[in-house]
Amino acid sequence: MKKETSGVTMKDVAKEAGVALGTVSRVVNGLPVGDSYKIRVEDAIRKLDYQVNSYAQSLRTNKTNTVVLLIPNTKEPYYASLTYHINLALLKRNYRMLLCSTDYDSAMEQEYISMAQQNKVDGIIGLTYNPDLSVRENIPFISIDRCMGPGIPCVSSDNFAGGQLAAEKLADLGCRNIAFLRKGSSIDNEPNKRKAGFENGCLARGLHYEMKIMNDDEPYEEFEKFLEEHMIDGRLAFDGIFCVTDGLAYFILKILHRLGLQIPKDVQLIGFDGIRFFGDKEYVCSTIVQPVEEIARMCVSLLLEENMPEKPSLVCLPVSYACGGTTAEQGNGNSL
Amino acid sequence: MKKETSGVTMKDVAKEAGVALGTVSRVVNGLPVGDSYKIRVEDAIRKLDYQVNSYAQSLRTNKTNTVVLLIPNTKEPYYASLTYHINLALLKRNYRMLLCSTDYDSAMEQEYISMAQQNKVDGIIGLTYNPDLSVRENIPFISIDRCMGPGIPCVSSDNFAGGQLAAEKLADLGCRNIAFLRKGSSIDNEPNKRKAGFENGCLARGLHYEMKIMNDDEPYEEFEKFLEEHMIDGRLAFDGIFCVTDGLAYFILKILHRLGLQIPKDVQLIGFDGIRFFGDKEYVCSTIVQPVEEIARMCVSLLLEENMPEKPSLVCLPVSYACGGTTAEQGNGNSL
DNA sequence: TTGTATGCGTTATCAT
DNA sequence: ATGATAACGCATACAA
Repeated sequence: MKKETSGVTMKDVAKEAGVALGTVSRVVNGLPVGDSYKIRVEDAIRKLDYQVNSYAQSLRTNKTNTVVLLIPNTKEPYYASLTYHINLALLKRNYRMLLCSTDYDSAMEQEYISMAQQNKVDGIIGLTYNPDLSVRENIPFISIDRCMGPGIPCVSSDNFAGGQLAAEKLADLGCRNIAFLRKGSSIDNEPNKRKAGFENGCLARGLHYEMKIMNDDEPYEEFEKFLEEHMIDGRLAFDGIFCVTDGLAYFILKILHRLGLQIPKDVQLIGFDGIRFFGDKEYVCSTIVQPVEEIARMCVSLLLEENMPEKPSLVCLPVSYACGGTTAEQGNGNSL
Repeated sequence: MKKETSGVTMKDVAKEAGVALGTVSRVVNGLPVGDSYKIRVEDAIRKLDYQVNSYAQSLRTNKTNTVVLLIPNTKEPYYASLTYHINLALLKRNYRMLLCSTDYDSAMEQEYISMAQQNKVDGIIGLTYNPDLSVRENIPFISIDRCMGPGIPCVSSDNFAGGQLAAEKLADLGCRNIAFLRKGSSIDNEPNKRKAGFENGCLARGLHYEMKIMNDDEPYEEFEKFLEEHMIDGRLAFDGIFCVTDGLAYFILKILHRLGLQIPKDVQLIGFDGIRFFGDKEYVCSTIVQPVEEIARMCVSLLLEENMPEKPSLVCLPVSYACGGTTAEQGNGNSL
């Protein structure tokens, strides 16, 4: 019993094994060491239950094995899932992950970036909204869903293709007149390309469409009004709706039910994200599925892979369509 | 430009300000320093954009300002919410949080605890399932939802009272014959007290009840069979159902719909947890709400508060009932 | 009040 | 191949 806490250091191990400090270090780091020495050191380590002090190690090597994740929160399903998969990918590589929930607060985003720099973490993965974030050159940064400028790779789904796919699916399912409903940040991020993709898809298929674009600070009630205004004789003017997120689709679904409409008989609905409640069960609605796990892994690879020929500025991962009962199909018939 | 990275240290600041190293340290730590010195140091800090190296600091002081959160994942809503609130509470106190998703894996739980010890974090908050976790005496540990033995405070909702409340509510709402549906870990944790509370409530109100208890590894389909077996002439033998979690309730709800039953007209349903999809909107179902934010704050307080007279062994926080449309009430009428 | 010097536990650079 | 020793950046006990 040396000190109060388990303060057993390399020095103690060296003494116990009767070798020099450097030898212990070499054993710990897997550097070449004579067999007899190696065994003695390993025995001593076991006997004393020695563990390296990662703070001393980081101080010395300037390598922290730590990555910061900047994310608005872990409550909304998409963020929660991203957090989960990034965390797992990092832990698998023996990296620790500092979680920083920013709550969409620009000041917090900046503050945590400074904190990350101060902690000299090995890198940052961030899904942020602050348009003019100051991030140092010397610390690797991977951005999710938003291009932040040169030197900062952005990883996201192929949102444009997703929007297009949604339009095409609705067309294939027999829709002729579609509404696009969007609510979100007005910042210039990747998800905002869903709209352009959607329009492109409609044009290609000769679909008529109407759009209702709302910002995050505007009330949801506007959508209800919009839909009510398009009701004629108890029927909706649209036979298809594309919502920019599953969260919005979930909300719209309730409105449609209140209006007495049958889903997917009267109106078909497609969301975006691929959210499934309570584990990997059914989808909330028919949806364009984001490859969350692949996004997570790509972020980690981009951040940690040494021999990357050239960091790409934007990596888009393929999305897919999944039936969740709000489109007419051989699906599970879950019409919520 | 001294080095490659932004390697500006206290020594640089001291030189720039023309003072001694110790003086800079004292300024940084808010210790008494002569005004003229203080100003010069602060100017130098600003000019050089100095930031303390938290690794050197931790090495020196044996204080890391870091807490580890051990949680199965961040995908399931209850865990996601806990993670969010704990993270915020920690960040607010200027603590960093290392997230460790364990995926219910006992080996991982133990591994991350060892990692935490190695990293000499200031404490651990853990929601774990490994029945015989080895956690050192010297590192503070707060357990969520499970009592882990002496010296380790456990924080949870008042699950017993919650079960009781569910039974009483159903009784008040006119139910006479209730089913209790449970699926979960067979480990001896706090949420398992919901059953005892429920039985107690039924007894007190003279309610007849039947229970279907399933373990986590058993298939969900058993519930469907159970309910089908209790259908007579298109009517369910029960007029009320208490599900041990909202997740289960969500699943049961779909079965009930498939069986052609109307909720809450034919059967009333109460879940447990207080889950709300997509931000703070409506509840998934009528439910016993866990005070997640309070649980999170309590964990952090218990872990960090210095002057705690005596660490309690179990802290139960009060739950509440909320209508989510699956019980007959003045609620919002959201019957899914 | 301020400066000086030592050590926290490691890794890395020397000799041996 | 191994042992001694000097940093890494900071806090602090002690001297001034």
